[in-house]
Amino acid sequence: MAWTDERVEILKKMWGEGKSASVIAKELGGVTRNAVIGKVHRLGLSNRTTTAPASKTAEPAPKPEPVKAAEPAAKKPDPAPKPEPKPAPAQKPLTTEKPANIPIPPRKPIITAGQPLPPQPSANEISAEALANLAEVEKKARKLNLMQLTERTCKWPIGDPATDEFWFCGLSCQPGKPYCEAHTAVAFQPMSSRRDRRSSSR
DNA sequence: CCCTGATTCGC
DNA sequence: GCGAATCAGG
Repeated sequence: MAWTDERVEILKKMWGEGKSASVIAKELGGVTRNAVIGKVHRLGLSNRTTTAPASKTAEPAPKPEPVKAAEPAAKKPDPAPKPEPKPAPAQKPLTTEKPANIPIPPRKPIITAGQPLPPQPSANEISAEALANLAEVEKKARKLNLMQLTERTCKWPIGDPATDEFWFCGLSCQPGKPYCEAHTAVAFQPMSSRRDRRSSSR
């Protein structure tokens, strides 16, 4: 893949939006995050980093980049419309307030996952063992919010999205699977209860 | 361990 | 110019 004008535009746009290199790489396709980062640097788009005080070899007097960028210091009327595909309907009227926890920031989540989320295991017919196991798994849940999910974290929702008591399992899952082992097991129930067991293999 | 960006260096 | 390998921080 070559860095066509279009692709560079996308890169600039997404990088400007704070998207991570890996996300951008996935969006563009055909390139790795390294390629993206490399290009970003070549373009001189070195942004503020999430994790890198730019030390490394320690340069006391590097290049005083005359970067003239409009920082968030200026007040923006924010005329930029954000066509958010997430209408986010009835949010949280919350009867109980929890000022010490805000799992759902007003920011736009940069989730890359496209997997459909399953319904909560409630009215489903799941084996007792599986349910018991689920309870255990939920105890071990990493309680990640939407933004913390990656392709290797279980995206099984836990709790009520309309309250603060909501998070995602977040345990590690196998590549290609949207959930951890336990949740994969209950997410993809074939259609069999435990009865009517045809002894096919003994 | 997972993630992140930064840098180097052979191509 | 490109990006894999490597580095370094969280």
